[in-house]
Amino acid sequence: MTDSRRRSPVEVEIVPPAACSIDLRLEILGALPFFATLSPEAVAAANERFREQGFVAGETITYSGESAAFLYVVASGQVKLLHHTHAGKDVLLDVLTPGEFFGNLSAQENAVYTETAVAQTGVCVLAVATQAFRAILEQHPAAALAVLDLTNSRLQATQERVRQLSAYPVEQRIAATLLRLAEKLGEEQEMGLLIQTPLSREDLAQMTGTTPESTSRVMSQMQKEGLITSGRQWVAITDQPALAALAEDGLA
Amino acid sequence: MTDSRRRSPVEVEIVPPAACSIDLRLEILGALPFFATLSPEAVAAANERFREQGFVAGETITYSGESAAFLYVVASGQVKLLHHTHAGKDVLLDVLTPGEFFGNLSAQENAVYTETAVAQTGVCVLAVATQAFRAILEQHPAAALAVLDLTNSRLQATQERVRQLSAYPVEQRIAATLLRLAEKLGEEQEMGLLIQTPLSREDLAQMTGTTPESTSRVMSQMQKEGLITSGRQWVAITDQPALAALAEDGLA
DNA sequence: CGCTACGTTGATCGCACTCAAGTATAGTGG
DNA sequence: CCACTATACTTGAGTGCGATCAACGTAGCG
Repeated sequence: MTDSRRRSPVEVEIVPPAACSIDLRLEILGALPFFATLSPEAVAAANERFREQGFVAGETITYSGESAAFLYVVASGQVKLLHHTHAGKDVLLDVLTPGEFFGNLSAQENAVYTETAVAQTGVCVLAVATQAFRAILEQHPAAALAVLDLTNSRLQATQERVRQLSAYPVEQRIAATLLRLAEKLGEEQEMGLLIQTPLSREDLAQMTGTTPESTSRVMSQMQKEGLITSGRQWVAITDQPALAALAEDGLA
Repeated sequence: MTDSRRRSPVEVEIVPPAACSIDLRLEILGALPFFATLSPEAVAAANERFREQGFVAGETITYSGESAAFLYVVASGQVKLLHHTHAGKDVLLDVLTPGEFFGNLSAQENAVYTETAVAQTGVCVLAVATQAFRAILEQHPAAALAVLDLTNSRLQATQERVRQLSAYPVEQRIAATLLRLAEKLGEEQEMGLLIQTPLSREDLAQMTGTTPESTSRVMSQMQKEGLITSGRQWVAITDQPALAALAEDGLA
């Protein structure tokens, strides 16, 4: 329709499973936020307990409800976490970037995965048995506290989302969601702050608790007002302050 | 209107702040889920770092946004956690019972409380400086893992709530909320499974992301169908299986 | 016994969902 | 390189769930 809808500026990472391998493992593990305090030897020891796995875009890594014995750490690429509902309406919980983890963390016996994890791009993950991971944390209390902090901040983010869903209309929720994604996946470009991941209207709808149609309407309006630029599977924020004002106060 | 609306069967605990004291502290701390693995000496040592505080019903314990240096453990009574929103619509996050904690857990410097905590009944809480608590966890990795598990299961509960808000209509959300509360605060009585806490239509509305009026309509309907019995500030579940079916499948 | 806050019920309105038709984009194969 | 197809996106019209506004009952408390 307009010149703003050029080709998708999102670079879809092509990470062949082969590239997901041995060389980078120590580097990745050592750089993990929760292993930052470990000595090189401890990292090397922990490394023994992890094994790498590659997935191409679209592949499912864990199915919610399945028996859960592993914890996964994203090494490269992006992973989408989602819930299925009875009504067929999926809910997208989060998009994880390298260094974040998912899977089962709890010690209880018959644990199942509480969410489905899907490779959003080609990804490499490091898997570790839950028990082994807990053993590592038990030996390295600082790491345990770091994991606790991460879980705690995820809890707060999720509570913020409950607040949004409970009290704010669709427009504000979408504005807030775009800002949150930009914070995590944003990349400065001439066109604005591009959200570096393939992101459909349906994905956004599933993140904000609405429908693709409503999402489209709201985003068309935002585009008219010069807040964003978007196309098929991509969004860029062109006026971040105004979008933030919209998210908080509902002022257009 | 009907005979089902007799006097409130909820016993409002009268816990005078004076009763919130020294004798019970060791007992309470030792029984905490996350201190269960500690030796008696370790519990005694930890005890030194806590101090007790009493609040009468309605008093605010922490204000969201305030500078946060403490973590609180509920010793007796109930504490309501809530968020304020710009629009004045409050969101009720949870009702805590003895053994649960709230306040600040993170180490970051300029931390603020992310939620407001209000005494729902008379309560006694044990307060500990965040730093001191973290030091205890660092010395007792098993306790750190236990706290991690608690936080993790709260995260999962909150994610479930996001799913509910995103995908289900008001009636099902209220059904699910009542069941969740009953699981935590339920008490068998002749009239049914009574939710042992003062619980207004507005409280329920704030938990389910709706209005007191809608809550009232839905609950009237449930009462007609024999699923619940309720009155001013109290609710009892009379047909749990049917209510569960309603929550999950939307079938009345 | 009257006051206050909670709860119920009714009428109306509007946001967002649904259903549906049409348009643009990106990848595919000739 | 270009037609072709699949999929994403847009836009419109109609509907309905739940919010809002308002009035009236009712329980509990002083």
